[in-house]
Amino acid sequence: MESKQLGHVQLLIMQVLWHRDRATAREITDAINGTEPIAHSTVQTMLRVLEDKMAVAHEPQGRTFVFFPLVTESEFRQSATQDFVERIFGGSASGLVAHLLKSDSVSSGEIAAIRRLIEQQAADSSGRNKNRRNES
Amino acid sequence: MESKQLGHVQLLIMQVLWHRDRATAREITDAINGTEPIAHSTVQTMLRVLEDKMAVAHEPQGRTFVFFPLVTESEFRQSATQDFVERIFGGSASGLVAHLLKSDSVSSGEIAAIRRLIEQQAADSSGRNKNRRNES
DNA sequence: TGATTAGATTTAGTCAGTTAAACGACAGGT
DNA sequence: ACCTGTCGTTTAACTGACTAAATCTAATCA
Repeated sequence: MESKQLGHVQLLIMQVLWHRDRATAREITDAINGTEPIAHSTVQTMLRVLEDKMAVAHEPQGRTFVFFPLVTESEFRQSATQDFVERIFGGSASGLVAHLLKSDSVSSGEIAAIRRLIEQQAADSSGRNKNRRNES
Repeated sequence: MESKQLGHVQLLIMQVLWHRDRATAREITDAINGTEPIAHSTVQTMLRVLEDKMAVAHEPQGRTFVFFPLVTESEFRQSATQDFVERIFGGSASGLVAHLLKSDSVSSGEIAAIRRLIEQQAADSSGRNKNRRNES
């Protein structure tokens, strides 16, 4: 279960696909070129690599290919986060959060948002034996 | 500010150094070999690379070198976390925490620990209005 | 039809990380 | 003085992530 990791360009491609659900190589290239320069052939090469990794697949549409993700962003974040916590914080998720809270590079707004999340979570778990109600 | 990122072996080496403060190449090799096989010369090569990156430095001691870290674990975690949040969660630290809280792979014990951290933080910041207070 | 265009594929080269053998220097023991 | 083990250095090879030109292929246009 190794090498699930994506390189920079690979991640950019996946992000475009997650955002649009499906896209041609050309559309992906154009989308990326909106923020940073990349050659079309590079994108195509990386799409092939991503296909080998089973992160995306393609389907002919007219005379071109349409690519779509095989992995959801949430799934990817899941394994990327697990990897990261394992590597950098020895598996301690709370160690990571402690670091975030101490960190000057996390804005006070973000910290407030984090606190809200925790309170939310606390509220949820107090009434968790029943099936949970969602109020938007 | 270029590639501050460390490879797998590089990280193992740094972890040994953070743990012991100073160590010879041989000691590092032995420490790593406690958990996974690595050739001594590989460690030496990586130490050279880490030295180029200014992550470690060495000092002659007797007729061998003693290596020591130039970067603290905390500093490293700082930049690694910042990078990670930027790449995977689009810069949103709260997005990361939200993910951790939802994640099945984080134990309830860890989640409780995280909640405790937040409460702690809240207590801290109530007595901290000297530096700056947030708008909440 | 022949030229242009646009997509897909092949090929090739860089760079970082890793791996480790080979090599040279030198202290300590015999 | 010589052998040997340990040390650091040099060199080489291999992989994965990129990068992109060159090339092939099929459709479209003048």
